[in-house]
Formats: sequence, structure tokens, C-alpha cells
Amino acid sequence: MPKSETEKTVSILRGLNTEQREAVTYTDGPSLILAGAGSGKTRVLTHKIAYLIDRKHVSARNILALTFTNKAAREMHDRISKLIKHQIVDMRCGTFHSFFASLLRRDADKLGFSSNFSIYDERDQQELIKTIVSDNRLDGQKFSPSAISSRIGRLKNNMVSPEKFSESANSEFDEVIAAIYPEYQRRLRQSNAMDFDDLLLKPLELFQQFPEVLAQYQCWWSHILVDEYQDTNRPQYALLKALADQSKNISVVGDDDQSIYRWRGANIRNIWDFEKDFPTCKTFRLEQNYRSTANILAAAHSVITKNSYRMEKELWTKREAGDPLTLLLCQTGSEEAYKIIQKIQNEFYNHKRNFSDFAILYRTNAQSRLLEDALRREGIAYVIVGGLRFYERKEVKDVLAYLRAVCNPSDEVSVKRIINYPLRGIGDTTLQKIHEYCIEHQLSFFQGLERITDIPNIQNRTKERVGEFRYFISKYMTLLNSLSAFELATTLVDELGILPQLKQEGTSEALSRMENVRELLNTVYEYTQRNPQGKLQDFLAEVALITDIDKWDDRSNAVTLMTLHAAKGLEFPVVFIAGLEDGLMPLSRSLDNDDDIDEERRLFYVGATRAMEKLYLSAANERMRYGETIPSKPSRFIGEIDDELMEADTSGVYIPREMYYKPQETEIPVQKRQANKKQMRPGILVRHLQFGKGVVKKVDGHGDDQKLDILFEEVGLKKVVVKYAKLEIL
DNA sequence: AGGCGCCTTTTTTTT
DNA sequence: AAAGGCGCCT
Repeated sequence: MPKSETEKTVSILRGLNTEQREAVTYTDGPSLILAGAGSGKTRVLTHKIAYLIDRKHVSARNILALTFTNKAAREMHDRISKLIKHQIVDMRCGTFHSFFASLLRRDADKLGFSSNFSIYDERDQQELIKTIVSDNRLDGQKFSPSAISSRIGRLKNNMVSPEKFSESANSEFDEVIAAIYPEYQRRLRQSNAMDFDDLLLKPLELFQQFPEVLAQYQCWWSHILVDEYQDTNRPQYALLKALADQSKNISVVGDDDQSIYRWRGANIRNIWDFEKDFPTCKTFRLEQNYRSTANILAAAHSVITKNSYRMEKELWTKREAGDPLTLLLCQTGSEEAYKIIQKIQNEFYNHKRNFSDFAILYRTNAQSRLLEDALRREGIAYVIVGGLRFYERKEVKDVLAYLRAVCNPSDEVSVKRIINYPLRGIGDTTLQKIHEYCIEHQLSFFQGLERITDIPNIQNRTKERVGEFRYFISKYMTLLNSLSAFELATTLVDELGILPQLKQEGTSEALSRMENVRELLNTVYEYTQRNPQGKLQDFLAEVALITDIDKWDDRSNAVTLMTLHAAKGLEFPVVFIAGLEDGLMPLSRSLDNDDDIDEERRLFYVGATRAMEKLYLSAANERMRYGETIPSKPSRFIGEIDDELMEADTSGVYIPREMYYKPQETEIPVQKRQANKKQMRPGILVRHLQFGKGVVKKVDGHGDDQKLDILFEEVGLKKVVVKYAKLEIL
């Protein structure tokens, strides 16, 4: 055994540079790893964990690794398994929010919640605040739910409790907040729901009120590692400080130049002050960049050094200078899109690149539209990360609200959302009457429904309908334990008759809604496959915290479009940063505040350092915003780049479509043959919208219940339900 | 009482 | 350019 162990240890350290190796092997006590863009930060983190397990005999279950996205967590998990050459099953690796959500599930009752609590996203929060505003007869115009929720969110991020805040409120708006904030928290509790901020604040509450619980966790998580530390907020910092208080074995990895979430409460001081907070801390600097050419790095550096305060570090590379950056100056946004796509075609044809080598990054999601149009026109496959998020689409939220209501009938927002969807003839007036009755009698909304017969001034016919709705939900509540999450969801959707209704509508919008509902059911199915014991509430908890980047498939051969924020942590051979105009990047709202400008500059830096070989920057002279044409000038950030690193685009050569176009590889199917109309049998080639091409291996069942095992080229063996998978027979 | 259509506002980034 | 709010009509 010792022999193989040494071999493994050697292989764990092999290929690391001196600084990386020092950071990896420093395992006792706090450490701060300042890792510049492309300096192998994920590598250090994964190797360090592997080293802990393999060399220091730390049990995987005592290691807690916190990342920024679920995707990063998954990848880290896989990479560690590869390094130590066996699957690690019991290591905790996830985002702050998902980790603490599951921690809360265990101890929710201690805080007056039950473990099936709902997780409210921003829309749900605003919905709840809207009802509170109207309950208090406040002017909804003057006090918009979004303004209120963002103010409350900011207070929560700064760990200001309702009690503390009510003492300091001194403006009219603050008085309103002081009134709504405690009521908002009360209603969340009554709904057995937590918002994203609560997922971090409630554990702190738990640790304060139950020190023995904290002590247990302190002992359990003997080694804590945190990625993207520059983007943690105050509650996250407090949680780390609490959990690491005994062991002091905390390693944080980050780069203050890449701190881009200040608006969400991230506190760059967390990384600036880490050495003060953990005085015995050892600091490591990773400054060798392995990702980008020297030109790209120099350009990024010339911009970021304009920031007023930074931690001391400078990236360097052994790589050659590479191509200069190319600046595309355009008249309009559409011309910009056209030129970008032209460059992609050019690179594809002349440099033998794949479409997956390209990323187009932009500041705001609204910018994707023109780019999409251009890509579609040219028949180039693309994927968009973000934008209208899947789980925020109306039809998806509707179905999720049903599932949430069944799991947690106290959930006021969800129950109100679906009580009249599909239309049941229960209108606002009835809703208001029930709501007032509930307030008066201190009931949750669902309890109000249960006592509908006692509520005055509602027509009997309407009361019957409310009764039917309540019965519908109760029926599924009793099925929670006997049906799998998937069975319950499909039965429920079938009984609602949403799909046939949408089909009858027939518009392309209705059809896409239908697809989305099916896709959701398919997600439930995959979840049940992955977690046979998984409860519906676990599925709901998972989807509440999932993001689009988590679902992004980097293996599909398509151009990737996303915001600069979403691109954090990724890399691409060729990167375009579009819309580099003052007012858009940096965004106009940040123009009169130096701290905000600095953050925009970091955002530009993050974007630029995603590029490995070639970076294109583009700007337009005029741009449509809010349906208005606004004249604009190139971003100040472009001016901050040394001229000799950059060349203006002069080519303007258009390469005809036939020259580069390879239909069999990139064609987006125009006519899809629906698979469920055909007889499925093993051996048939199919294409799944998400998983790509695959071959049917096994067929189970018939008709609507038919399930298939399909071996996909890129993602391996998956089980799918014919009815819900959008399969195309090839 | 509830449904439908016109007119307003709105988006910066997202766990 | 799209979504939500408001008011009018059934």
C-alpha cells in the first residue's frame, strides 16, 4: 500500500509549478491563494483536495469545497476522482446556497421551519412584497416591489435585521422598508419559505442559537476550501469564519481583479482583509498565466491597472505574443453582429476552428438578440447561456408552483399563482376576500381555502370551485409518499390538461411553452433516475438553485453567447466582446461612481482574459436601447489598451456561405420528425435536443409510457421517456 | 365577477 | 421590444 500511495502522490504533484505545488502541499492552517486569471486556480484546488485525501489521509467526507456554480462543483468532483483514481462519493462539493440549503433541511425545525420549505427566487419575493404593499395600502407606484425587494436584499446582505433597521430608518422610503421588512420575514416564515439570502442567514441564526450544532459541524468539516473567494458576501464570510473557527483549515482561492458581484452584495474586502481576519494565514501568489497569448494578457493588464486599488500581483506568460487584438468599429448594432459572424466564418474556414471555439460576450442579455438573428441567418449553431432562464419561464413556473404547493401548501406565493391557472373562475375579488379573511384570522392562505365555507360574500358556485382546487392539491399531497417525483409530476400535469390546451392554441409560442413543460417533466424524470430515493421536495430544492451555466453543454459544436458575468471561470480560443461603448460597457448607471467604474473595468478584464488565442473587441456608433436609437462612442476601456497591441479591422471580406458551410455537421434541423409517432426499436439513431446524437439500446414499455435507454455520442447512456424527450429519428 | 385588449414601463449583471 | 397594469366589455 505505501508504494502505490507514493506513486499517486507523485502524480498528484506532477505538472504543477513551484508556487502551485507550495499552495497544494500547505495543508495546516488558513491559506490565501491569490490566483490570477488562467493561472491554474481550479487545478490547485482539485490537486489540493486530492493531496489531502491521498497523502494526508483526510477522509473525503470531512472536506467541504464551496464553488460558485454547480457546474464548477461537478467538474471539481470529477477531476478529483480522476486524480486519486477512484470515485469519491462522500465529499461535499457545491455552491454556498445549495450546501447551506441542505444543511438547513436537516435542522429547519429548530428555526421554526419544516424541512420541505420552499425557496423563493427574486420573482417570488417580489410577488410576496406586492401583496404586502397592497395589504398596507401603500402606493405601489411610488414603492415598486422591485425597489423594495432590492433594498431589503441589500440589508440582508449586510446582515441588518428588521429590528436593527427600524431604529435607523430616517427617510420616507426607509420608513416604508422598516414597516415591510419585518412583515416580509413573517410572511416568509408563515409560507414556510426562504429567499436566497435566508439560505445564508438562517444557518448563521442556527449556529448562534445552537452552538452545539455549530460545534458538531466545526468538527465534521475539518478542511474547507473556497473557490472565487473575491465574490463572497458578508453572510458567506461569517459562515466560513464560524465553520473554520476550530480547525482553521481554510483555503480560499480568488483574484480581486475578478470581483464582479458587488451589486449582489459581494464584498471585495473579504479577500483584501483575509490576511487580517486569519492572522496565521499563509499567502500564495499564482502569477504565471497558462491560458492567453502575451498580447491578450498585456491588453488586459493595461486596462486593469487603471483601477485605483488592487492587491499586488502581475501576471506573466511564457507564451508568444500571438495575434494582435482586433477592433471592429461598426455603425449599428446589427452591423456589429454581421461583422462578428463574418469573423467567425473567416476563422472557421481559414483557421480550421470548431464553432465551439468561439464565445461572444456582452454586458446585457438584451444584446443577444441581434447576434442570434445573424447566427441563425447564416445557419451557424449557437447556444445562449442565460437570458430568459428556463426555470423562470411562465409555464415552467406554473407547473413548479403546483409541485411546490403540493410539497408545501403553506407556500402563499405558489398557491396564489396557480389557484386560477388553468382558469377556474376564481378571480381577484375572491382572492382578496380569502386573503383578508386569512389576515384577520392569522391563517396561512391554504388554511383559508380549507375554511372557504366560512368566508362571507363569496358566491356558492365560486366556493365550490375553490373547494375543487383545494381538493386537487390535497389529493396529490396524499400521493407524495406513494409516487415517485416523476410519476406525481406527470400525473398532475396530465390531470391539469395543460398540454392539450396549449396544443389547441396552436401558436408557435404555445407550442414552445408545451415543449418547455415537457422538458421540465423530462428533468424530473432524469432526477428520479439519478436519485431513485429522491423526493419531490429534493428535486424542487435542486432546481431552485440551478443556473443556466450549470446546464451549459460545452461539448456541443456551437458558438456560445453569454454575458460577461456568466463567462467567469471559462475559457475559449476565440472571444468577442461586443458592445464596447460608453454607457453600455461601462454601463451608464455606473458612470458617476468610481467604485462602479472599477467594477465594470474588472468585468472587462474578466472577459478579455477568457480568450486563449484571439480577442476581438467591437463597438457601434449607434445602438437601439429601450426602442430608441442612441448615439454612442467607443468605450473608455478600449482607449486604455496600448495601441500597439491592437489593430483596427480592415478586411471586410465576405466569404460566401458555400465555402465554409458543412450542412451535415452544423445544420439546425428544419423539419423534425416526431419520434413518438414511430415504432422505436434498438439500433435506431436519434437526436435529442440537449444530448445530441445517440443510438437506442433498449426499449421499455409501450405508447406514452415507453422509456428508452439511449447511448449518446457525447454524454453516454441516458434513460429518456419518449413522450417527453424531443427525439428526432435520424 | 371575470376576461380581454390597449397603454405604460422597463433590464445590468444572478445565487 | 416585451411584460405588466389598467380599464372596458361580457
